[in-house]
Amino acid sequence: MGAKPGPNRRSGCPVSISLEIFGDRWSLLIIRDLMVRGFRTFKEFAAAGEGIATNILADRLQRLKAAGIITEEAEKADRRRVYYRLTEKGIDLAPVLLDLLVWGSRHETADAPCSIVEELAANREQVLAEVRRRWEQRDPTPVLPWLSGSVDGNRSQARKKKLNHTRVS
Amino acid sequence: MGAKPGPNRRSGCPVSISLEIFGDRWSLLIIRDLMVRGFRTFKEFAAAGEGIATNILADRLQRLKAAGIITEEAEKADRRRVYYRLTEKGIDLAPVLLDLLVWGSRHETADAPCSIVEELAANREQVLAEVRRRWEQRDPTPVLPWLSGSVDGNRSQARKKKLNHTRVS
DNA sequence: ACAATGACTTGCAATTTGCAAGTTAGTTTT
DNA sequence: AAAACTAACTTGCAAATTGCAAGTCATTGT
Repeated sequence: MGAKPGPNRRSGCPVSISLEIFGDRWSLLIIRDLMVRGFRTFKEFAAAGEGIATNILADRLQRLKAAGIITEEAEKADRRRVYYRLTEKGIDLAPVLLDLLVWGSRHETADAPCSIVEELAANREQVLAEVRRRWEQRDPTPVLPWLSGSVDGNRSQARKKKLNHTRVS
Repeated sequence: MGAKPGPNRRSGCPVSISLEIFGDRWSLLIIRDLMVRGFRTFKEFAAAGEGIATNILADRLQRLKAAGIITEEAEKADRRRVYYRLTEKGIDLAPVLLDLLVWGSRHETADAPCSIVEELAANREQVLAEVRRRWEQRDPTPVLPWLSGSVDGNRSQARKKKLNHTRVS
């Protein structure tokens, strides 16, 4: 038989396993914020705009840490503060996020400019490489300014153009 | 402001919107079964191996229909029977599923042979084209035999190899 | 010392989920 | 044509999860 559910798993299908780990309304948003919005602290996530409850946030951070998707490290300067960061396992979710972005943009009324999302889709590999590069270099600059609720909607164009056309390797 | 939540939406981010539609433990599994296992009826989903409760299944089918991701059509021969089918909006989720498959296979202990998943990942565009072709032609042959719990585990190899190397366009 | 801050807990009420056990409408069997 | 079957759902709860609001608790700034 192809399906030997591991311990506590409903099936051995990788898709099912993935969904058991982050198949909910919040986990991937936290990962998105870590990946492309440069968020690192509890407070930033809590105030991220979608309005996650703090108990749910705390729970999700624990789960993601337990799953090896994020790590936490205390800051020296202010030891109250915990910095969350994606692991490599976490940054490997970039393709999933990109696909969700593209699908949502194509099929739902979202406020991300379609033309720009299509450009990201067309340059998939470069975009993913750039996201990974930022992760490796701990570059916290938001990748997709229009994903941030607090960004001025007008001149984000410049940065994106740059992203798509730099380092085409 | 970049974030104008539409009616009843927590934010305008396409990722968030996507997750509000199918961000749960079951929706994408149903879509997977429609897409690659050739499932079409309520009963097949209910007995799919992961063990979804029938009330949840009924709920998810309604939601997916309401979201325009699946349609249902009654069969003429047996009008009790409802055939579910992905819409184009639904088949457009293929990239997401493929990414989940690849991520789960790489980072978790799943029972899908890694080598084969890596081959799928390497031939991403062809695989997606093949999945779409099957959808267009209503070809119900399971694409990924080892995803089906009820398949004999030994000779599924043949069909997969064929998939990866046919119609390289 | 005292107020402020960051990262969580805790207490509940309100949903949502998971079984198990119906229902209903078409279909086959006798 | 009545009885038995079957596909696709409902319904009834108990149990788990979620969403708010309101605490803790260990630093830090003043």
